[in-house]
Amino acid sequence: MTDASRTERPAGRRRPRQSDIARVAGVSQAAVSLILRGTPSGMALAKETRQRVLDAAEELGYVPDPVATRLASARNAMLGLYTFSTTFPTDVAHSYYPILAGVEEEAGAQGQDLILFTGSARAAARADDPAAVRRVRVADGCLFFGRHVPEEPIRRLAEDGFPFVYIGRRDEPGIPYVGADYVSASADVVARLAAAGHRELRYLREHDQAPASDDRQEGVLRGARAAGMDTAGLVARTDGGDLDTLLRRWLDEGVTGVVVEQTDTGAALAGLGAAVDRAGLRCPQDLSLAVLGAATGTRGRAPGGGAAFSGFDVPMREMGRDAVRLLLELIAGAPGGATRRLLPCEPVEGGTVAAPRSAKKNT
Amino acid sequence: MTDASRTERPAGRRRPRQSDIARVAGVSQAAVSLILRGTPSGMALAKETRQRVLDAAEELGYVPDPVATRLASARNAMLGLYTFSTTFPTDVAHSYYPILAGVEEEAGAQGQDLILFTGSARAAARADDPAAVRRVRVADGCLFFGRHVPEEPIRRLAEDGFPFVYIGRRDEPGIPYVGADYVSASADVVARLAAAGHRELRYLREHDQAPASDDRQEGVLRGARAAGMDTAGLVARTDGGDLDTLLRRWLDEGVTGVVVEQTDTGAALAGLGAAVDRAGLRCPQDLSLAVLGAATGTRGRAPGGGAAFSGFDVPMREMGRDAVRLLLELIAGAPGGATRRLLPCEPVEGGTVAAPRSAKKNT
DNA sequence: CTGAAAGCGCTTACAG
DNA sequence: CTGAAAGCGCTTACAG
Repeated sequence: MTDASRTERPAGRRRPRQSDIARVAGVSQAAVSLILRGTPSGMALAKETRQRVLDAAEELGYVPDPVATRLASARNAMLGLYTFSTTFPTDVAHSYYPILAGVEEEAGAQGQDLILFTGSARAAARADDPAAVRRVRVADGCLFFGRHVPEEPIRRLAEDGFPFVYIGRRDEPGIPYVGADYVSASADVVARLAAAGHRELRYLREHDQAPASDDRQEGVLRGARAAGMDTAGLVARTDGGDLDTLLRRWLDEGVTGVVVEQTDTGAALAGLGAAVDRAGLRCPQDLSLAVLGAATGTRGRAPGGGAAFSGFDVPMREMGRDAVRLLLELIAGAPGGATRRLLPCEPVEGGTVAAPRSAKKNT
Repeated sequence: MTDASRTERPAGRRRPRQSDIARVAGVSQAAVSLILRGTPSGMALAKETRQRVLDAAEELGYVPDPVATRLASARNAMLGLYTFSTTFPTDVAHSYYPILAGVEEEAGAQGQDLILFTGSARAAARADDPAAVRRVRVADGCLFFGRHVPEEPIRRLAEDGFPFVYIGRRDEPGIPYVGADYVSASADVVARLAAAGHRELRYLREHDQAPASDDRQEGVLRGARAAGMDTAGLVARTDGGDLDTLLRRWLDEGVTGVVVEQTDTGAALAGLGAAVDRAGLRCPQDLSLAVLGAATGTRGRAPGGGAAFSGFDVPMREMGRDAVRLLLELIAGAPGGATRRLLPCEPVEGGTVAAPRSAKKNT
């Protein structure tokens, strides 16, 4: 490739590189590399020479090429963030925004730039295309997240020893992650409903499978058993038919409280909320409603009222921050603590849980 | 660096590369590249040879190294996004989120990855440090945004012919941008207030200077003049003293409608809203209120009621998308259209503007 | 203490 | 139609 063919740059001036600095400073290109990187050998050079190189670099506005840096097998101080869902959903309310915020914050604090791998190059739907995932290699390491994550392309990265961290718990053994302790938090929500006097509850979860949903369900079951409730028929999925019908049946069965999971799509909560509205019910007067996992700042309002949902918050921002820290430890080759971490969720009092009608007298 | 030191690969087997395929297939490494990339020259090779290479690649499980690929091509398919404000404010409501969303969306659609330059590496406060800005050169081009933008470091980039685009209108000649047409949109808001019967209006703007604020003010003045209103004393700034006092004075002066600008900080609107609340006023019954530039999805609720603000929406998402398109054209060296673009703002009916009390009879 | 050389894994003009 | 060579911009052993 001739130099001319590369110069498609509008104004024509190409980026300065080490050899340019070398020419100006009158040293070899390799010396420039040594000096700029501040290596021991670089520092050992004559002070006067070093200064000349440093000055030239400054004057030319030199910035190292991260791709070349990485190919030559060093670090480039870039962390990747790869999402298997829409990174920026149109509906702000149900986004991963807080996670991004946390990742960005910590990356900045650690002097790392962030590369957003925005799904697949051509089709967002093919974000799990192995070739698409491979792109993350330009970074020193990568963060992954999304409700559903393809295992194959990630396994390859793992085999190759490429450092990465999941945001969200994973089942696959050995894979580093920073997740939320949904089990404990969900059990706690049920315990609070039981303490308020509820004996007949139902749990509505999304119809698809994901670690985050499985954990919530386990927590709900655990909480119900701890409260001495019957767990048969406790769990329902959004695909269990018409939600209006379901809700009516529950009321007929004497249900006084419903627990629903809030995920990235928010489908379960939105569907149930609409059904509650259509039934003309108010929360918590007619029905107590608890939500598992709304994120701070993105929580919606309860149907038939303006109260904040009762439940717990997912520490998304903190998950993002901690994932960056863990990734950096992995890149450095020295994980300081556990490589699989579960962060506690903050209970939220909210205003959609109260004592059931029939139990209003006490508790 | 010895090969051994590179082999941190757990399983030990290093990734196959083109030269491995070449050896197996009995061709040159360059031929492998040609064939695998499916270039014209590659396709022109003997069918039999091509198949041998393809088979070998398949058998070895070859996947191209994206780092090397990018280094060898002129472009690295990375776009920068540099913010001179907090990229991810904690308060989601007043964030640039929709712009980010648009940028991410279009970048993904165009097969570009996004590098988030999170202010300065060490101190967010020094985001306007020239050295910090220089880092953007690692990308093929860069998007800039923020209410206040330092001119010096950018000028330097322009001199060097580095492709970049501002999100938001700029005064500096020649600088490419994608902004919003605040002038027209603001004039239109005043026109609507006038059409509703308002004759005595006030405009409250932020105290600091920025193109976005200047444009709104110009639009307001233009709209007022078009409606035959007196523009003396029309404009007030948030630093014009206590807002409660200001509001009381306005009411004494017979003001029936207030226009306020909504910027990233949201200070003017928040302050005025609070003052209106404290004065016990309801919108639009006691006072009409129009907001210049709330972004879709991040708009707040009017004081003394739950109505959405009347005014206009800033097409943030579309600005983000269009800025990416323009940047890509600049990088390719062939801007298809204007390099300075103003996008129209969508009028928002809202519920905070009504006929003034004294004019309730008609209009 | 300093410099020249090889190499990272690709792409692409260019010569047979 | 095919192959060998140079180059992308760095890092890092290695030889003077």
